[in-house]
Amino acid sequence: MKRITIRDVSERAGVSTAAVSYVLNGREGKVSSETVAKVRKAVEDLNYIPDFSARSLANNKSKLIGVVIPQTEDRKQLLLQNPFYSELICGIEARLRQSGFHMILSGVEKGEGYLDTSMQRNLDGAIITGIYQESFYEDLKKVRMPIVLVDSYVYDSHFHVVGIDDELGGYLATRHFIENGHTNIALVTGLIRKDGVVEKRFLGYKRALKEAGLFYNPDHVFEHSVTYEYGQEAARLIATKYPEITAVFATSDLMAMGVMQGVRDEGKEVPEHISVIGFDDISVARMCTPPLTTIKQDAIAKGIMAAERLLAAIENPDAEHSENLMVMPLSLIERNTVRKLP
Amino acid sequence: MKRITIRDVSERAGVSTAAVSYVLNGREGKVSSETVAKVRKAVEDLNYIPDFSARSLANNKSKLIGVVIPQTEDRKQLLLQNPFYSELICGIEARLRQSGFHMILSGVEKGEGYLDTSMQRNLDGAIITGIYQESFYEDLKKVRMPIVLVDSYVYDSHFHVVGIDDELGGYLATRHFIENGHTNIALVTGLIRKDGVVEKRFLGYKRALKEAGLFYNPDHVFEHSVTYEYGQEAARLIATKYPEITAVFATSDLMAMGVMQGVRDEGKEVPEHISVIGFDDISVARMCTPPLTTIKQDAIAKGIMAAERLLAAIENPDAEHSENLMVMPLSLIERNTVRKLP
DNA sequence: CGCATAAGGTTAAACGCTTAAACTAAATTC
DNA sequence: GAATTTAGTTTAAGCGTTTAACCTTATGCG
Repeated sequence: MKRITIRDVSERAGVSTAAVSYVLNGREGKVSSETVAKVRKAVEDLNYIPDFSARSLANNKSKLIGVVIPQTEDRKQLLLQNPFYSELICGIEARLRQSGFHMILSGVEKGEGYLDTSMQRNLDGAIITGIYQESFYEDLKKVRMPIVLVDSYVYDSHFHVVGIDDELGGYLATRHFIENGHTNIALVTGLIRKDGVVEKRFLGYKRALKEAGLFYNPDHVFEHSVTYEYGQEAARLIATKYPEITAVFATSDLMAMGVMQGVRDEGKEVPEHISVIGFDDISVARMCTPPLTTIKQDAIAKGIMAAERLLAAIENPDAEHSENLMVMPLSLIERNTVRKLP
Repeated sequence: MKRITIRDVSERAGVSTAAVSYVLNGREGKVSSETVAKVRKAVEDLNYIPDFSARSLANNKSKLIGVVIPQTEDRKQLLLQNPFYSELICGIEARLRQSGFHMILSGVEKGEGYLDTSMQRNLDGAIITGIYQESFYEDLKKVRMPIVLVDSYVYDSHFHVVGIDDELGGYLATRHFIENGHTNIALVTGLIRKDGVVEKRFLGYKRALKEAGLFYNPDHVFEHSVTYEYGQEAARLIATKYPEITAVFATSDLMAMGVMQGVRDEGKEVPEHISVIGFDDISVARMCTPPLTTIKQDAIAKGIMAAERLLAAIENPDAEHSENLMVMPLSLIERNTVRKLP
């Protein structure tokens, strides 16, 4: 079964392939309404579907967007375990599809850049989530497609950025503890990397402490990986070795849930013995017991926004460098994991 | 900045483009080791990266796999909220990348087939998860690429299938309740669609009841959508209007967690008043309180297997129709949501 | 030595599309 | 009525690969 080509369509419609191409691409004024009708009919009759490879080869547009998300520690799998990323992807995909784009979702190999993929596939743009080593961004700058960074503080005129005010998030969470009488507040977090979101949340945490005249104790920050398991481990440590700590700010809900379990593992209770605040407000946050107090951000909206920004930049490549930073809203959601100290 | 083409490489190496193409594609015996060396060097020097569009146009291979997953009720977003799908995707992506393939992840538009995408992009294959209306599969059969169906009982020589023994899963869960003295066991489930997985789980549920000489009561099956919210709603209904029910088998962990919440909403406890068993063993199942007893399947492994099958079929298109059905293992994981009745 | 064969290389025709440039015919201008 | 413009259409040259077919030499063999 041979493929139906633009030539077949042109023959059936009795016009040239150029004419067909023009009507398919809606070139205004290039073609009479009569021809449009003939071509439409032929396309319909033959059930013609254009070949995007050929199109891409001819005009250098692929209608393909690269989306990269972080990988697990072992570097083998995508970090989709974290529902935050799932929701982000949902938003991105929905918006891209709406505009006829497809998404190539992938992780990125250890050390490798993303240049290969972007060149091979002639990507029209990319959305990069998470934070990577510097060389990765250097590579990215060399490529001439628009790029949107999500959750990154790597500012550069080459990149559009969509994020939230992470510093504020960290501040709000910590201040909430303080308002409830807590003075020994631990931070449980993934690796604090330069220009990453947790660095800012950490800064907000410190600002709130300072503002309240509290001593910042480095021993109270537990830094490792963004996993449920590490949250659990850290909480066990806290429950057994740090009796002074009454509150834990986890920089991701996933970790916060681990913390809650770890606390219980040691025979203590949340929030009776230890209060917890998370970050993200992933959907399970309201489902767990007790429901988790957390800093809410809308991951789906973030994804949609990232896609929107990218599409706009593709449409209009001469980006005005003014508004290429987008900050989405965030808020503290009070549920039941913070105890008011007497 | 012009693109480096195979022609540039051939000129620098002092050979023809054909020679370059041969070494790039590892055509054995077509080329001397001397030429191989020269070409390798030139590729390295110029940092040449082939254009997959051109390649696809020339040899009809795209190294692109379509992956489709179900969408939410409102038909706008991917069903990635359900961690089961996230994990599946992780497995698929990891395996595909390992073999140099990329994945186009998408939902499929209301009513639309998948033919368009597959033709436009010249897909080398597709992995379809979930269950769709019949016309969708009819379309799929017309396309000449290998297709792997995950979680579907649509058998057809055109399709490879990877799944689990859902009937057995339903049976095991139900029997576990019965062994613990329960006799009024509700089923909370998403839409029971022909050839879908829940249909089989439902069958297993009925078989276990029958085997134990228990009456199957249609009023005890609560069928709607695969969401936390519906689980919650059903549980509230059960807790208030069906006092005889002591156990709930939810056909997905997400729903089971909703059930647990719904039970609590009505001032009752799991498992003291109502026992619960879920399905999938998503990672949060062990994290929730109390940890959920469930039917475990390994979603990541399932994804890897699906990808593996597809790759094999692509390698070797003359598929022997014997082994195109793959059944993955499953087991009951006892945690703390089932109470032993006196 | 003459000829078949093999090994290694090249040429050039696809693949299916876009688009600048050329062309044609009709309409407008002076 | 010739010259110019306009609108609509076609021609044909790419885009960057692959690969069948062809062309050289060198090798082996009777």
